[in-house]
Amino acid sequence: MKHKTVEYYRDKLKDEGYKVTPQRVEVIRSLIELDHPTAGEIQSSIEEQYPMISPSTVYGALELLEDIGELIPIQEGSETRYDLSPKVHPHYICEDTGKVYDLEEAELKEKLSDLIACGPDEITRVELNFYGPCNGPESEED
Amino acid sequence: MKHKTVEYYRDKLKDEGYKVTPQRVEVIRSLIELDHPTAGEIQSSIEEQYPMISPSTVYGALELLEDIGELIPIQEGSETRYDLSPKVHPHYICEDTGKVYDLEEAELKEKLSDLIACGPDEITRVELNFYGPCNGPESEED
DNA sequence: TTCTATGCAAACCATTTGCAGAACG
DNA sequence: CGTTCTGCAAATGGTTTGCATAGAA
Repeated sequence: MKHKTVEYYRDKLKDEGYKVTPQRVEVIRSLIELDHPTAGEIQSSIEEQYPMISPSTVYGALELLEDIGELIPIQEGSETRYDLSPKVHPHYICEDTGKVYDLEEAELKEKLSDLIACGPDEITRVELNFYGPCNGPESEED
Repeated sequence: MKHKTVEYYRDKLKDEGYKVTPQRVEVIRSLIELDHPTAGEIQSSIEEQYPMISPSTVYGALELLEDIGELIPIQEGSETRYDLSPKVHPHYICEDTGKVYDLEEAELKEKLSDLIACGPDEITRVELNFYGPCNGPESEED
């Protein structure tokens, strides 16, 4: 899973009219280095070098990246992990550790055929959720 | 989407060695009547008839139903909605209202072909997550 | 200089926990 | 009757908010 460079994100921020601050750059760097980190992990990682970065700044940067279509949030239990990727793809999430694995196409097929064969010893749960406006599916409105 | 009866769940609880309390029955009744409710909605619904039921009791009953394989949690934003169903199935979730729709097979195929055709005007996000132990996929352990 | 971003501190809120008393089997 | 369940009340913890100050362009 190759990531884009920090430079790419700097330019993208600039292009979209947002300021390129050191904090935002650090958040991006953490997202590249940290394998599906939580907001807290990102903050801790940055604090190793920078004296203090506030949660609101971290969350703000994450929301910004989401808005410009470069970040995908993954709800893992009670906290959110973040995936620096513009495109949707399936995940395998460890229920014990919360670790997130990106699934490649071949692995996806494998997982699906496991399920279809009704022999998923490993897979304990599957989520397939589509998001959109209420009028999307067939409007069983309330 | 036909639900099982309250009686079914009473028996199941008994069979599994759990006590059938009025509170648990009320939670089950709410789950049947309330279309993917949150814990809070369940509590409010019960309080209309019963004087007071504590959050811990509601959460306890929900966890119990999950444990015996009769309830599926759906993370919707910051809160959890619950689906009284033993089998995994895809959902369509409204991003504005949080309303959850169960997708039937035909609708699933439709959604998928929309995506493949690269013309998803309605679908803004998709999640496909498999859960299991860390040794499941290809063990990129930490 | 000007407008946006940051840091702080407090608020939020769904969910969890500990424990004494209640009640199912 | 004994073990399990309930209700209370307080704590937890990730995330959000309001506002004064700092800093990017």
